[in-house]
Amino acid sequence: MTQSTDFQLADFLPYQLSITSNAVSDLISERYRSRFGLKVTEWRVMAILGDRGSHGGQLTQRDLTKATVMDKVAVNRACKVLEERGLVARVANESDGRSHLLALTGEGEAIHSEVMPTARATESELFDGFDETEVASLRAMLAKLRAKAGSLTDLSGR
Amino acid sequence: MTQSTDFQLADFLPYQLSITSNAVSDLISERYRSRFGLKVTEWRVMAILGDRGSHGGQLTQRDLTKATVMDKVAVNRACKVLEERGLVARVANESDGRSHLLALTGEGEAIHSEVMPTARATESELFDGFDETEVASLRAMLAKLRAKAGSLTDLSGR
DNA sequence: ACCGTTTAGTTTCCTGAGAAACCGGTTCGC
DNA sequence: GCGAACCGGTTTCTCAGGAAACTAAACGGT
Repeated sequence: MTQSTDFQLADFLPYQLSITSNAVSDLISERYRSRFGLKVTEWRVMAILGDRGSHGGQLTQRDLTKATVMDKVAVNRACKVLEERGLVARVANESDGRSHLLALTGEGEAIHSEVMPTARATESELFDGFDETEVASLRAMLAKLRAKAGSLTDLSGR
Repeated sequence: MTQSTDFQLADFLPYQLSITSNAVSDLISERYRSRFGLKVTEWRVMAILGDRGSHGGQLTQRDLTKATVMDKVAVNRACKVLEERGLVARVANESDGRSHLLALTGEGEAIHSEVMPTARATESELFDGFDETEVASLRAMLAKLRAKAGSLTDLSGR
């Protein structure tokens, strides 16, 4: 009677990927919200600024959209909030009057150096019990998938 | 000068998971939207109904929220749309006046049997080039992660 | 049988993310 | 130089998703 192809949603990998990513995101965003009052978008921007910014480079919003894979609107909003909280400073860009250069303030640096270790700690908690090779292959697969999804989207997208 | 712990957002696994999941979701939702006019939520409901429903069981919305890991509001909206399109039918539940029993209509079955193979095809396209053991370990890791994230959320969440 | 509690479903409200329109400022071709 | 196309950033609008409030039906104890 069951001549249907017996499709099981629970086995569908994109579905598993989605619900897993959601579960992880929920955990992380809740932690950063409760401890630092930061949203994921804001946290991502700080992560980039804290890493690259400390190497001497000030970044534009455009740089940040590339680095975070977020919409430029999302980046703009995150920067605005962070600026209002005094965690990042914008200075006029000498070489381009349209944009500003962003960098963490002292206070921003302070929070950054507190947030990032807890991010790593959460990552460790999550991957506790995974061995090195597993994690390495997970990274590789995610990268491959991203590339594949991107190229397939481009094909049908135009 | 760089005494910062050099946190790289790009290496952060939850971040990789998130952007990969987004890329995959975007591809899939775009395909089902353009080919069948279905949203992901609607498609998930149909997938469950098509699978379980064909085995004789009619399901309530409550069953569907469990099976799809979606909010009950999302399930309700999806069901409403599907009913209006004539793809699912609601019949009163004899044993509980609050709920309805849902099942695919003939037309729903038809679409279902067309959609599901293309879902599988997309899955195959995405995982083209991955070998069996890789995929198996990916499934296992996603399941483990989900469990871990869930338990960690519960701990801090109450 | 009756009242308080729980549960399935629905409606309403709010938040987050992206699309599109918009506003200077810049760059390129003439 | 000057106008056109382009680009970074901002504002506005739309939509999906989730939280909370609400309705109606069921259950549980008395």
